[in-house]
Amino acid sequence: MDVNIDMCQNGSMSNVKALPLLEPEAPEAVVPCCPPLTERPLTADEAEKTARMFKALGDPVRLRLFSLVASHEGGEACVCDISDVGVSQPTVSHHLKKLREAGLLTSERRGTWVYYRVEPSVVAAMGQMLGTLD
Amino acid sequence: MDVNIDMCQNGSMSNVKALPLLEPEAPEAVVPCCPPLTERPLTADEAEKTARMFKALGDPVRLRLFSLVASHEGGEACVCDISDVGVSQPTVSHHLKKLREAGLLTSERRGTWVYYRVEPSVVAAMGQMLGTLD
DNA sequence: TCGGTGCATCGACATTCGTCGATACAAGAC
DNA sequence: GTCTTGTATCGACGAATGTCGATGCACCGA
Repeated sequence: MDVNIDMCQNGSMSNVKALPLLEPEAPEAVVPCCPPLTERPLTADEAEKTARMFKALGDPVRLRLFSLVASHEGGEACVCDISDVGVSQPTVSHHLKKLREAGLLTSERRGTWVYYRVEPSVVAAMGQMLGTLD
Repeated sequence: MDVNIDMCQNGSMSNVKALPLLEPEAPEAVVPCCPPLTERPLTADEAEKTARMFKALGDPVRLRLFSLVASHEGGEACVCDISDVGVSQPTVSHHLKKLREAGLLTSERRGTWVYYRVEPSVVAAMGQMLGTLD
């Protein structure tokens, strides 16, 4: 089970080159998806894509991890800063991977530590579907 | 409105008697939940509650059903109007129940048919959690 | 009263998911 | 080099989830 690469908007320019290790596959770019949910019914394809983003926030541990990153000073957080959510370290890592694969977080290794930050455009897209951001 | 919705995690089964009609749980209790995800880390309890709403939209079929109701003329839709999403009738019913339990939809029987409509405050609350990211 | 239609529930099944300990890998300190 | 710390992956397990056909209940028309 892997993520398939979706080209679109993978910031070809300002993107920091990741070190050779992490991020073997690009977190798919999910941004340009769908209109507000009230505008028209979603197609099956649109629903499939979008559901992945909502599902990523549909777990309590992931939601806490996400809000820990989102609310962390500087807009980013080292894993060590946020790993106290009551589950084991492998589980934290697993959930962070899910959030990355859904496009909600990005990660970058700097020295010993790995820093996560929110991908604002994806979150904005979700908000827009719910109708509050227009 | 007096019933509460607060079925926490254990109530997957018989928290509701099959009474003469639908609408076992009241909408309305999920609203005053949480601040924007960027404001501060969610507590475990907040995350538990909120994750249920996101999880409800985390399935492609449910997302389509939701958008079918949300975009339907008049703000509501009979089940018969939206049940063509490629799964069986019991499955549609099951998903609509999940959306009801999450507080995202309400239902009302009128004669032969059952009508679903979006609970706007709950959806607004979700949007608000995502909305102020920048 | 009876038959038909719309929707919900039940019971069963396969698949996915969340979790863990064990282990592997990366980087820095020594 | 070796040791230690931070993070990811692996393999396994039980629990939850999505799906279906069969069935039950509510309503309405004849």
